[in-house]
Amino acid sequence: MTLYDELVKRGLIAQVTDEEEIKSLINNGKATFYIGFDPTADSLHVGHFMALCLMKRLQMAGNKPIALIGGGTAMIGDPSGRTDMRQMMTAETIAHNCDCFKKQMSRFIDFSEGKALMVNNADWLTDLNYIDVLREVGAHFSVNRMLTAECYKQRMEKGLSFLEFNYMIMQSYDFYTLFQKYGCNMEFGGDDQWSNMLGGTELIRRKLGKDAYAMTINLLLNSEGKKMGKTQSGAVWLDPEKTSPFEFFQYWRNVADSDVLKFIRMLTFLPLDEIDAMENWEGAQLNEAKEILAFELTKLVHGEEEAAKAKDASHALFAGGGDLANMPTVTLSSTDFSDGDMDILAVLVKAGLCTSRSDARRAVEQGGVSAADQKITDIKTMYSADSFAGEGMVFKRGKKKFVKVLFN
RNA sequence: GGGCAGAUUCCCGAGUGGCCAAAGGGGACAGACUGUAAAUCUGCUGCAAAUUGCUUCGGUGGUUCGAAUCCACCUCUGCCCA
Repeated sequence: MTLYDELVKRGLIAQVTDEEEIKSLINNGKATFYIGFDPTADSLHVGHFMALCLMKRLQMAGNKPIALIGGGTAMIGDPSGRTDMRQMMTAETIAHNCDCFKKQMSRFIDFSEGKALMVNNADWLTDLNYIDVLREVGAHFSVNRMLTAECYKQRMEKGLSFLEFNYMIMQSYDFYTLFQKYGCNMEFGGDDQWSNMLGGTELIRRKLGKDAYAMTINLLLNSEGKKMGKTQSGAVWLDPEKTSPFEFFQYWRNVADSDVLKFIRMLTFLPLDEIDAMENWEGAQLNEAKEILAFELTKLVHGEEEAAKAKDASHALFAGGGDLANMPTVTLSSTDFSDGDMDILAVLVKAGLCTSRSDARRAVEQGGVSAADQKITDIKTMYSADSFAGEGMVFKRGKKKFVKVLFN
């Protein structure tokens, strides 16, 4: 099976500019392609992960990836898929985020011996001269056309600043620059980037009279059409400091039935025939597929060892048996206790299971809290430091949130 | 620059002097049912020393016994005109 066919089968491809041309380029390892990542946070998240996987797939087929970090474009803020303006970020924050991105990406993509490149568009965007850009680039863009682009349409009601309006032009300029500098002939991105990417191919055609191609990846949506990778506490990060391997594992372990196969196809590197065999799984067996999904992804992001630990902890908590050692843990110190005691509400807040004492009180009153497998019903339940000595005590809020509390 | 409309809790959105921690919906959280799924039903959703107290309705001042609600100024947003 060709690479292109595989991408189609996995449900990754959303739109392409020229199917035949793109097929022949990527199937034969002739593509030099780029994907842009705007450093809007200090860690990559699940959305980026898809793009990284795609890069890897293409790289394995001999194509050359360019990871473009949007240190320059982040100064503007992409209005695509947003209903309101992005918070402006300081240059320092952006620079810091760029560094974090670089580190994380190196784990996925092989940058050795020029097999892949990493560039930062701040290198060419920040020194642009306004008048020059307007004359050389701006002349090739029709405002009328831009306004009909989907990404701007959405914003026509809520308002769109001139700053953000220029994002498409900057992204187009990136592609134009990479095309000239590195012979980059293809751009990949999320499907919400389609119009921005077309801007690039058109700019290249108009300025240089040459063809360049664009392909978008389906956004990772669940069966309800919502973007994946968001939880109540924010995004699901790839940085283990921000989202522990256990949490990461659990996130995928808990996806809806209707989404499992789709995600396995899109995100894992399991062979397609193996995935097809799971197609008819139902009930308990489908439940196993979730574990496969969770394990494979955790392995890709955090390594096999961490994945195994997460799986172990998961078994220990939900199925009995397994090793409790790897579950989320919070360690208390003597300053957390007053008169040697601590009430249940304080413990829950300290453990991060509840956001405030009021929240903790509600959780207990509704019967949602247990400690060491005993349901807690009294909000005045007290614990002494000794309770957490040695093996500690496992607190549970709801069905899925566990924290082991230790005392040091 | 001129005119009009608007800013309410996580989101949408009611509330136009006391009965307002603020209707309704969504989401989130918890309980029941389950398979760590979905659907459904129930509860719950500012904070706290919790039948009470404290802080909140874009900001700052003011009127009033009492302000999300009235007045003044300011900030921001949308629409129309230029």
